[in-house]
Amino acid sequence: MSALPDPKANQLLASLPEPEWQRWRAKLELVEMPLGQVLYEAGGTMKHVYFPTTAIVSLLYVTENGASAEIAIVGNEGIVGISLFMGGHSTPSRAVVQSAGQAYRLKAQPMKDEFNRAGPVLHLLLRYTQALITQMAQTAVCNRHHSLDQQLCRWLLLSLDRLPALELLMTQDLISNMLGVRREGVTEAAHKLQKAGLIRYARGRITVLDRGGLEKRTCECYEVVKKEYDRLLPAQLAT
Amino acid sequence: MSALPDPKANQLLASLPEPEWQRWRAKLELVEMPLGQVLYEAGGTMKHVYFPTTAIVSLLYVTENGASAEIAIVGNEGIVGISLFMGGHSTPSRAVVQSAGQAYRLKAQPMKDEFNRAGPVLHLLLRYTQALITQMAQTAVCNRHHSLDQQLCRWLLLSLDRLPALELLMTQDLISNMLGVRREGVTEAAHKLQKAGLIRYARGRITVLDRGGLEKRTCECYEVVKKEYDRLLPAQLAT
DNA sequence: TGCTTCATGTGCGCCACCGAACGTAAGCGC
DNA sequence: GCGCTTACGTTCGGTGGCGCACATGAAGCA
Repeated sequence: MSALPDPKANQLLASLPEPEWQRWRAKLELVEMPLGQVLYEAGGTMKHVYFPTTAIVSLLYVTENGASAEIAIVGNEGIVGISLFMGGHSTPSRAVVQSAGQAYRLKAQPMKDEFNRAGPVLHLLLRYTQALITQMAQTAVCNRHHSLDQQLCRWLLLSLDRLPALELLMTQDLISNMLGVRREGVTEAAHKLQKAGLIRYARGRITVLDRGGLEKRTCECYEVVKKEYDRLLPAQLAT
Repeated sequence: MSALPDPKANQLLASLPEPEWQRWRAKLELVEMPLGQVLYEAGGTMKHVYFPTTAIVSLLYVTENGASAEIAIVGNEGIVGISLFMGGHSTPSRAVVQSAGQAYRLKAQPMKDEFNRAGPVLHLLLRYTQALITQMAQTAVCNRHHSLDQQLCRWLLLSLDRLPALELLMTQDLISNMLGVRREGVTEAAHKLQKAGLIRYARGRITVLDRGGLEKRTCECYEVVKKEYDRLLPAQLAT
């Protein structure tokens, strides 16, 4: 976890052209993000934007009666806090650390200033935003049409893509909150995957044994989203 | 339907500052949009962006097995084709005319040029985009947690807000495609609403009798989205 | 070691929605 | 008026996920 804290482990930061990178590097601040930390509440103002390197953040909506649903996942490929530069300064969603790790953050005003230079930064961030929109839309479709089993696979794969290893530290209860289903439902679905030899499960630690198997079992949603990310945010540098 | 075709019936166009408006007006082209017309296919390139005045457009995703789900509704408050200026030039979604009417359109290149001036147009369009994002996210939550009855109410209200009258020309089959449910389910839900005296239904024509009743019956999703639109896009001029 | 807490497994009744099949009646073309 | 298409109504068995209650077993802590 104490990997060399290079901001360029975040792909957006890594994609910055040299001049912007030189301006930014001094303003970036490394932060540790423990599991469960709330980066911002629904409707709250945001003081920073976050560029995860090893952490994963979930954007989720909470309904009046307490039920929740994850709208999108953000990892080292993205940025948390798009509504800052989109102009709304807040959203009805909540941002929660789903997998502990590090991130770099930037204060709100510098972020807006950089965005408003209307150069490559603006276009990079807007392309990322479009990718995020695709993920949200696909989540809506997936919620409507696909089985819990498939959704769990999709979710595991999306998380896996944002982590260095094939291991997730994550209780079933937490996953159920993300997917917006019962904990027991996750237990059952996870059990099936374990029986099929795709994962191993033990008290909050999921080890993926057969990634290809998960991909076969999931719905199309995973691939649609992944392709759109690849199309909109071509890899600039290796991780 | 042959109301005076004033571009400013579209709220985004109406919000343009005078100088931009003077530049734009000559480039806007009035188009009739019949029910069912596909403005762009999933993954297809877009030649125009559309500013509906009396028409309503649905953004929907179609899954591999033919099932569909509406992600968002765009009417005279918005613009169809955000991915043009977001930088992706296409999306995995499809845009279909859900309620026939008129729209003004602008060619792709002029739209990009205006956006890249990085003035008030850019910020206006980004604020709209954020509102659209909220609608998508809330749709995802609604798909997960709320009953068909509630979703139908939400959908009717969202459509109603984008129409001049209290009448919708819309078959149950079409609605079921939008909501991503069975046609029979819509029949049943609509029947309940009719029994409750909220709507009247007759062969593709829905008359809303009690708008307040619909608002009471729907889930919170409707109001969350509406408030966010009002917050991000304050009414500039009366319709 | 014994106690507590937390993560996971399991069983049961329930209900909304699904899939399919079929009936009915309104509108339209001729 | 006749027949066709279209839109809506209804039924029925099946099932995925819900809500609840409770059992088990692993970690942690004293």
